[in-house]
Amino acid sequence: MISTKGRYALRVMMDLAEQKEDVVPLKDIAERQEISKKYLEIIVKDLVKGKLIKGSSGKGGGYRLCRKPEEYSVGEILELTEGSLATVACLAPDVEECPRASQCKTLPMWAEFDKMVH
Amino acid sequence: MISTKGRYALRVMMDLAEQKEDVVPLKDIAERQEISKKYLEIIVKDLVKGKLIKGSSGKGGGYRLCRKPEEYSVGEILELTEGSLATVACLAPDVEECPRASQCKTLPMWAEFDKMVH
DNA sequence: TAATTAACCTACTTAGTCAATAGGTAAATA
DNA sequence: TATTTACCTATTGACTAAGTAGGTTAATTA
Repeated sequence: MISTKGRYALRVMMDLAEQKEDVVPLKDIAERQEISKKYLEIIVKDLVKGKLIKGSSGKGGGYRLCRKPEEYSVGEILELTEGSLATVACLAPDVEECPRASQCKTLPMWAEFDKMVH
Repeated sequence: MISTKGRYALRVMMDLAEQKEDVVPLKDIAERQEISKKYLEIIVKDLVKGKLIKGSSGKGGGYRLCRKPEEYSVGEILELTEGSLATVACLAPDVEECPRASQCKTLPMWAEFDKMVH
C-alpha cells in the first residue's frame, strides 16, 4: 500500500509541472492540493534531497522542478518518497539474503510480481 | 508491501498442496516451513473462515484444502489474509469516495495500477 | 535598515499496525 | 482415559504513519 507520503509527493510534482510560474511557494501548493503545509514540508524535503526539485528561500522564493515534467517518472518519485517499492521484505534493498531463498517455492513468483510493480 | 501474513498463508497453502496425505497437522507445516506454530494458527484461522481450507480436530486431525490446488489463485489467498490488496487508500473497499476524486489528476493512474496489481 | 516572506530544521505526539506470544478450552481418536 | 489436535481470547513490544509545534536562516522589498 502506497502511503500518503508517496501520493502527496506525486501531487506536489504535478502541481509544480502545471504552474506557469517557474518558482512556486509551498503555501500555494498546500492550498491548491488541500494538504497541510506543515506535512508537505517533510515530503518536499525528501524531493529536494533527491534532487527532483530545488528550493529558493526568501521573499519571492519557492520550489521549482529540476527537469522538464516529461523527464520524470512516477516510479522514481514514489521510490524516493516511500523509501522503496519492494513488494515483499525479502526483496527490499540492503537486506541480507534469506537462508531459505534457495528452497523457497514462492520467491520466484514474488520476484516476478515485484518486477512488474516496478 | 505484502506482510508476513499473506506470505506465510501462501506457503501454508502450497505446503498443503504438496503433501500426499489429505489431512495435515499444523505442527508439521510449521516445522517444514520454519514458522512459529502459534503465529500460523492466526493465519490458518483466516483461511478456514474464508473457506479455503478445512480443519478437523482431535487425534489424526489437521487441515486440508477445500479444492484442487489448481483451482486456487494467489490473488484470492492474499486478498483474504491481507484484508485487501488495494494499492492506495482511496481505492480500498468500503471506503466512502474522496471529495477530490473528480478533480484528482492522479486517481486514474492509481486505478490502472491497482487493477494491474490485482 | 526593518519588515516580510519563504525555505529549512529539530523535536514531539498520537493512534494504529505488525508480528508474535501466552495460556487456555473443545473435539476427536487410540 | 490419555493423547493429540484444532480452536479461542487476550496481551505485548516495537515500529511506523501521519501529522503538529515552534523555531532559525536566507532572500527580497518598502
